[in-house]
Amino acid sequence: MRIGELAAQAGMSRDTIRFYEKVGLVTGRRLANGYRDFPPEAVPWLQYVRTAQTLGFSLAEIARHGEELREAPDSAEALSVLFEQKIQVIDARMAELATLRAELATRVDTGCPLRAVGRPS
Amino acid sequence: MRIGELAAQAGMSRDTIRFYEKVGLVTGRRLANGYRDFPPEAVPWLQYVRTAQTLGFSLAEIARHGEELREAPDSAEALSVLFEQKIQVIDARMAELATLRAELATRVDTGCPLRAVGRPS
DNA sequence: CTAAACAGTGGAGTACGGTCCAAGGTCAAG
DNA sequence: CTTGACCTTGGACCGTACTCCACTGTTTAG
Repeated sequence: MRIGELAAQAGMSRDTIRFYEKVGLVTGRRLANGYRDFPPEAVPWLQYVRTAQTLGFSLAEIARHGEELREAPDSAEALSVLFEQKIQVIDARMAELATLRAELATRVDTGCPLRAVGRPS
Repeated sequence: MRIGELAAQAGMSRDTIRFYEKVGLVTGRRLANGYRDFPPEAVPWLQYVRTAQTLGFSLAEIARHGEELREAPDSAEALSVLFEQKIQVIDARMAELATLRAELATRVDTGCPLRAVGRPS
């Protein structure tokens, strides 16, 4: 799969993919003519990258996680530990969101403006 | 309250607060000697800014939300609408997280490595 | 054979969110 | 009246994550 098709499938620009390759987020072979050649698995991987990114992980972190996964002993337990760690991060984030949500919901109910407690006017 | 104390209470640097003032995230009076003078409400406001930020809102968005709140007609309904909009944003974000969490949880259970479906080696 | 559509490279530029620094003003304590 | 802690400004600089550009090479369709 060449870069254009990967870009289309993963929903990002060619430039972004070249940039990701440069920082080690994706790796691909080269064809005889110098064109990049990506395996089909690159599509879900890049989609995962996008998701992780919107969840607040930096590209460096995501790349490191990818490294860990590739370097982990190929046991189900080792992988499970990694996934469980990520789930904990997600749970923490969700808890934060729930807190903020509750705060806002209270204000909806009471009509209490944020300004009364918050930003200086 | 001068900038140093605000910085200490809000857990950020003076430079950051000056930067936030420059982009309109906080506003303060000036004392006769030119020093900034912030009201005590600036503390929870800046804490809110930090929270919103970790939840993926840009400073521009946060500033705009602050504007909306200050400029909204001072009716409970108008404020409630704003809060409800924010809650919807939060709910969407939480849904994203829930999706990713489920994905990861599946992999923990099955021991299916991300690599098998993901990053090219 | 030519034109369009694709690919490559290097390097500059952008937006965001700070962070640091130099040079200087203000103020309270000793 | 000096020392030190605090404040001011402007501007340079940084890391992250792209984005665009110019110029060149390759492939494919007519």
